[in-house]
Amino acid sequence: MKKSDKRDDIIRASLELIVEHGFHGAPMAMIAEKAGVGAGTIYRYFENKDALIKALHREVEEKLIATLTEGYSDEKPIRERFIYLCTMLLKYLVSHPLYFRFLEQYYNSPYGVSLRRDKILRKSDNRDIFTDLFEQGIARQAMKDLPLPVLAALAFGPLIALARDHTLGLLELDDALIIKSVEACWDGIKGNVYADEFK
Amino acid sequence: MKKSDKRDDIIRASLELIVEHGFHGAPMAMIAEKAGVGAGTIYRYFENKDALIKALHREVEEKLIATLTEGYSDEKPIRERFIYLCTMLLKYLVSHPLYFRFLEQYYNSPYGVSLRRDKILRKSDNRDIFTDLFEQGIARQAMKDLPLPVLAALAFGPLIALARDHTLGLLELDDALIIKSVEACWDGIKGNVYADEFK
DNA sequence: GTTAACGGAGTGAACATTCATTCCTATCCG
DNA sequence: CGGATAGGAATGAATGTTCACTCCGTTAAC
Repeated sequence: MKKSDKRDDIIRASLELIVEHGFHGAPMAMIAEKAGVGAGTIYRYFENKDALIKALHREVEEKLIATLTEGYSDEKPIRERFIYLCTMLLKYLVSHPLYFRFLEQYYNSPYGVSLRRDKILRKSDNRDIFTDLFEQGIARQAMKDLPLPVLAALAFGPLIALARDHTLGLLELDDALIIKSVEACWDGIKGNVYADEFK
Repeated sequence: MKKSDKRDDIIRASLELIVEHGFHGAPMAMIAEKAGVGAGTIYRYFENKDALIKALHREVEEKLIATLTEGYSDEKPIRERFIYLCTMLLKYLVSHPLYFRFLEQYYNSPYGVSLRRDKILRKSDNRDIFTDLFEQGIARQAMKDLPLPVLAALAFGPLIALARDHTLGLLELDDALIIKSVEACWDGIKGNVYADEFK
């Protein structure tokens, strides 16, 4: 029974309640009850509700990034890398619906909007995997020569929409369908060339 | 000066406040002040806050659908119809950022989720333009043979993401870029055939 | 025995909604 | 035409509720 035991319980309870009822349908008293702790105890681990939600976001996002990074190699051809990342991402979102629903809510709230604004400002210093991939893709003419946000929209837009449909039960996404969908995304992004196997 | 003058003021004030501060940063008192009416007046036009928000959503969605329907002809080839609808949609979202931001918030809230669930249930009786287009597209082999929700995700996912990037200032979407983006969407959806001009 | 962790009733602020009252306008009467 | 009056529209102070957060008595740890 580590010190962080209760902390985890609180994080977990927040996640479940926020996913089910939204930020506003998850009062601190309810979180405390679900976590099996007193209302005051939450404030031993988190300064306030805001800090709790931000901590939850950080944990969820870290796990996601770790999953994508693991097993990724930037030695492979552009297409293969793209398919790999997108497939991993979609599979992860589909198999972790709680995380996915939470991230959706978070990004579509005042938290997420200010976070986006931050990202614009420190644009240059966060070199993430996808930025590199898109820039290389354009340089090698494997991808269309469009602004990075457009390529990102073409890649992630469909994946997010698919994950949403799946978690809401509108669509049964199995492995075969995931692959077909990701390949369709690639068709939208790839440049107009005869062969792209060695790009 | 019609009877609905104040009603419009209230709707407008709600829209602006909700877009700027979210559902929860828009208390009735603030809406009343912005609309230039007394707090109680709102309740002469709307039963409660919930009804107000639903009415706002209905108005916004009606305008959007009217825009898309206007000038659309289901006589034209599949590709042309697809490009037309997507271009109109994206242009509309870009030029009406308040409506767009509101719809985003609405769909990512408890309102939107229950609305989606409703849509699943009465699946069969809402024959909208896009459903018809996708079904014809598959039948004529102009589009990939994928489940309708997947085609919808491939088409709308990127458009929504682009509109969001634009309203947040991450990207300047001019007419040329809109067309390129919509054509890239089409590349993701179209079937693998030599010529699709006459489908 | 001392210190840190915990619990949950209590507190005050914020909020949606109500309702007694005022305001406005149109109709009618002299 | 001027003034009275009715009745719907509008108002905003008051109300009751919900909620994040605090405080202090109790419990567990060592």
